[in-house]
Amino acid sequence: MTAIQMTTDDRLLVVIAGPTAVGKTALSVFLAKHFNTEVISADSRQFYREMRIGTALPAEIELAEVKHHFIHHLSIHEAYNVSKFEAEALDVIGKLFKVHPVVFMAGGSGLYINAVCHGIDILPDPDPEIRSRLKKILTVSGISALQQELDRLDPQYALQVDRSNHARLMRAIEICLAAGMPYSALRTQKPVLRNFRTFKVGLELPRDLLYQRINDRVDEMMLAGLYEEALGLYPHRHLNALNTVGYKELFDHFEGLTSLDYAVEQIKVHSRRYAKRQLTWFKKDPEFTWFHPDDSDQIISAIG
RNA sequence: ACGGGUGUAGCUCAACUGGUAGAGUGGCGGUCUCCAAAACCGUAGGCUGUGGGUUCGAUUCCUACCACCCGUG
Repeated sequence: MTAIQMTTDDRLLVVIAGPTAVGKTALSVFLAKHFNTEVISADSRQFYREMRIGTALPAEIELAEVKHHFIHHLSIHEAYNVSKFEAEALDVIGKLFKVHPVVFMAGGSGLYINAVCHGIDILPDPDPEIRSRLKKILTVSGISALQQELDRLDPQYALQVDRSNHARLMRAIEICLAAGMPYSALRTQKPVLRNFRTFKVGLELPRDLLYQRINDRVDEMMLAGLYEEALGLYPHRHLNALNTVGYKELFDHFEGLTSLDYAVEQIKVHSRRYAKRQLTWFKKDPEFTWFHPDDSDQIISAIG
């Protein structure tokens, strides 16, 4: 490839994002080969080494062709979160920029991508002890108890949260308790400047085609042995990592709650909805330039 | 072929003794600062199988036809 001056301004992180099954992996492998560089994965479920088939991991060949980071670097038993990913990814990206002017980051986890591109406020990590306490309050006294607690601890944030979302309420309360100050005092939401540029590639397909690909891929996963993989992970079904499309539906089947056909159908439905949520997230980000996943030539010239 | 049953939103089903149709689910749209493939919110869909009849009024009653299901042959 052409020689590029390695000044800070020339360092470019190319983000490849889009809904599940749109073709992020294939494209990022192709582009990484073309630019002779490596790929950072921003996929919160491909982190876990115990989950393979259900997370549509890049194929062996693809992994052999291009070096990937943050794939299978965790066990489902480990606690992980965005800020850890932010720190670790920035570290790896920094090292890669010493050798490569262009680095790719591919994945579908919008929050994780944002954290790498623009940072995330420094907040207390999730605290299992506080969480189980809050969960108990929710079960015993209902969501209004959480709402009142947040009203008391952080009246300002209490006005803007989604009050019917217990997960948000609990997180906010958790922060207040762990930090000893209101969440809103810590929540700057100020983008952090990075020492590299970013170019965000959004991949999109017509909805019916995307859904067809999702449905087909679920069938392929089943043929590839998703059932057996999920069965093996069934004893660990309560771990957060396994609160994942493709596994939880099969767990329901193992519990005798649903038929296998229904479980597979639900995997498809949930994957489609997930894809929609991803699209909603990425579409809102004006930094994205949208392409068809086959438009590699256009994408290459856009990267420059 | 005969007897019985069912036909209501894309799907599964509701609607007291007739007062002109609702839920769940899916679809569509959105929210999002740390368990995020998570969690949550909002919406649009129906000449109630078809044609007659009774009635002020029919998803509801009568009738014919059509479709499907079960049983007997």
